[in-house]
Parts: sequence; C-alpha cells; structure tokens
Amino acid sequence: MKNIFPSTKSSPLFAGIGNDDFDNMLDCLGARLCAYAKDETIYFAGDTVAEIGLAVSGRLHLVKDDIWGNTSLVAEVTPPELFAEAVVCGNLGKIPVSVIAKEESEVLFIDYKRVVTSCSSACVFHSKLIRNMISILALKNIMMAAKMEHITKRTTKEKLLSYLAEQARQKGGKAFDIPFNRQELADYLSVERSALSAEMSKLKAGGVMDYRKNHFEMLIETSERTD
Amino acid sequence: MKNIFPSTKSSPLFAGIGNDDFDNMLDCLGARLCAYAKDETIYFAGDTVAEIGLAVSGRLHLVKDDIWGNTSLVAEVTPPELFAEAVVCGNLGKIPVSVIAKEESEVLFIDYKRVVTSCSSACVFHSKLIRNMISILALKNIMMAAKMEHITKRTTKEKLLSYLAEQARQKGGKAFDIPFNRQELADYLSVERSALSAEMSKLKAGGVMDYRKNHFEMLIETSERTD
DNA sequence: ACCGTTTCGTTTGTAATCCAACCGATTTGT
DNA sequence: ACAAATCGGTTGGATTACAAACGAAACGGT
Repeated sequence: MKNIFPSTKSSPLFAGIGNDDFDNMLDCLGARLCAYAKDETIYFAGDTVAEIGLAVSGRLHLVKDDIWGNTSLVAEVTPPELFAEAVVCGNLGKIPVSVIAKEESEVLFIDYKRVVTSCSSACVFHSKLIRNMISILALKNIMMAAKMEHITKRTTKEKLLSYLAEQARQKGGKAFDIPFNRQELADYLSVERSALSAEMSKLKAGGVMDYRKNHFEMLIETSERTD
Repeated sequence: MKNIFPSTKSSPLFAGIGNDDFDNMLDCLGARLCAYAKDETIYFAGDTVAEIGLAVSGRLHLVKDDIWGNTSLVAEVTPPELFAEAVVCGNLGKIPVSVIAKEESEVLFIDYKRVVTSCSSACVFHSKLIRNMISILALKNIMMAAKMEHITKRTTKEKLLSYLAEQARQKGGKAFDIPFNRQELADYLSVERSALSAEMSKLKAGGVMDYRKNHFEMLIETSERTD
C-alpha cells in the first residue's frame, strides 16, 4: 500500500501512534485505500456503511437531497478529516448524506468493528485508537454545542456577543484574536455579513468593545448594556 | 450502596449489561453516588472534572454565565441522562458550565479513566461500556448535526420544511407523526410559535402539505414550490 | 355536562434582518 | 506603480420575525 503516513499522521485518530506502528496498525485494521475520480460518488445517501472514512487526498463534498429534489452542501471534507464516523460509531448503518469526490481523491476506509474488537495479536494501539475516537467524537460534540448556543440566539447582536464572550472565556482575557474574517464569522453564526458589520460598528460606538481586523477587546464589565 | 439499578438501567451507557453484572461493574469502576440538596452547586464553570455524571434522581440545571454576569440555562438533566460526558471524554478538563441541583438530587460519578482502562480482573463489561459510550457520543453528534442543519436556514418556513423533510425521510414515507407539539417544535427550531403556526397554515393552504395535530402529510413531489 | 387548562391559529404593530448595491481601504500580482 | 481582487463598512427598501393579545377548539377531571 502507498505510504499514506505523511498525509494522515496529523489526524487526531492516530495521535500518539508513531511511524513504526503505523503500517502494522493499518494491516491489523484491514484498512483499504480507495481512489476516486473527480465527481465520482463514494456513497449515496441511504447506503449502508460500516467503515470510517479518512480523507487522504483530494476534496470531498457531503450533500443532502430533500424530498423535493433540492440539493444542499452539508460539509466539505479535506485531508486528514474523517467522515461517516458518527454514523458508523452510532451503529446507524445508513448514511444520511451522499459523499462525492470533487477532485481526484483518495480515501482510507477503516472497519469500525476491527477498531473496537481486540485482535488475536493483542495490538497495543487498539486502546489508543479507541480513546482517540472517543475524544474526536466528544470534542466535536462540544464544538457543535458551543455553536448551537450562539446560533439559537434571536438577534445578530446576541449571536455575536455570545460568540465573543465565549472566545474571551476560552482565551482567558478581554483581548483576543478570532480565527475568522467577517464573511466566515457571518457564515459561522448564520447571519448576514452586512448586518454583522453594522452590529459590530454599533457595539464599538457604544463602547462595549473595540476591534481592528481580527483582534477584539471587550470593554464593559458588569452592568446592564444598552440593548 | 443504594440500589440504583432501577433508575439507571435504561441509560444507554448500560445497554446490554444485566442486573447480575451491575453491582460488580459499579465496584470495578469505583462509582460514587452523591446526594445534593435543592439549589446546591455540583460544579462551578471552570472546575476540573474527570468523572462522567449520571443523574439518578432529581433534576439538574446546566447554566452558563457570560462575562457580563448574565446567566442562561443551557440544558436540564433528568434521570437517567448523562452530563459532563463530552468534557471528560474529550479530555478538556474544565467544564464550561455550572451544574446546579434544582431539586434534591442524586448523581452517580464514574471515573472515565477506569472505564477505558482494562482492570486487573479483566471485567467483561469494559468493552461493552466503551462501545456504549462511543455510541452515545456519536448519536448525539448526529442529532446535533441534524438540528444544526434546520436551524441554520434563514426563514421559519425553510427551517420547518427542512425539519419535516428530514422526518419524512426518517419515517420512510410522506405521512408521519412528529414528537413535538407546536411550542416544542418552535423551541427546537428556535423560532416563534406564532410565526410557525402561520407558516404551517400557509403551506397547508398552498397545497404543499396537510396536517392535523402531530400528523403530517407532504403532498408536493418534485416541482418548484411557490415560495 | 361543566369548567379550567392547554393548545393552536390568527392578527397587528413594532423591530430586526435580509438583500443588493456601493464605496473606500488594503492586499496581491505583474 | 498600476490594475485587479479582496475585504470591510454603510445605506435604503423589501422582507421577515418578534411580541402580545385574542378567540376557538380540544382535553381532563369532577
């Protein structure tokens, strides 16, 4: 099998597993490396899946078609990201989205059962893999829960402040940088970029915070804001 | 220890583990049962946590305080639900919410390390517990991803149709029941109940769907809707 | 059958967002 | 240095959601 270590070693799934063990592990797991042409469909929505997918090269799209035939992009998967891991680990069986290669791509398929089942040779990496898998799912949970908390707010201003407050808490101070530009932040909070800019300007004018590009500084402490 | 089997056996965490193994398992895991008075704080946000919490009796609130001192309810936890499981399984260490008993409550704390570490007596339920834990996290992922997809839509109508389309797909037909009343559905989609009712009426009048109480029937197949 | 409660649909005025367009500032490539 | 592209802020009109209130229907208990 082609040496996929360089393009997948940074996956959290393989954290703590060195180059020496790598090939043995893939053998033990019976991992398959598959290649796909541009626009080739890897899974159709509703297909039965039992393997975790790991993007090795290229770029994949997860798309969903509703009952009226409208198709929408759910996510883009680039190396070394996983896909279908929640469906497989949750024993759902059927994948709710279609997976399409948007470029010439390679995917490593890993049988979930062989991850959680100790093999006869008692490989050392099984428990490490399992802990990594749990960690991946748990962190994804936390990230989604955080995002959900922002998005469920009613107004653009509330969504923005919810996000900024969380960033301030995470970064441990009132001054911090965010990893988004305006458009990306608007997409993340699912609001309009223009409305977001407008709210930011108002908050700056109101003395609630200051910012320049991606650097923010929260100014008001404990007091009723002028909403 | 008090027999907590009746109130926790239905937890997915213990799926496939019988009454006979139950007490042995709790011993092996070193599980602690703690009692709390009404309004007692179990965790303060920022506390270091290493144990998964399982609500045994009572009712817990997960609350979040932002940097301005505003406090908001994130979730309510009732038996036999888990809490702090994502933080612990993700090795985050610090819990981002405070946990408060809103009634006299009991909580079973389970050390995560002892779940994923095989014990000296090679208990049979470790691998089962681990698989259950993975399944719980994965299913929560899927549920949150589905909800996110609805909520990120712009208008109430789009959110509603996104939800109904998914229900139709899940139930495998154009006619199905939903597990929410109007207010609950509005909360789930984070929209106004009145706006939701109005949109539903319009969709019924437009021949897109029919409904009575919690029973829905999608009528239009593939065609451009009159948006 | 009666009454209180809950649920659902509807309406109306107010507030907020969306959308499109525009402009200035900054960055990038040549 | 120049042109093109990107990014961020602003504006105005159309659209949509919000909040509150009301009545009708359904439900449950007595």
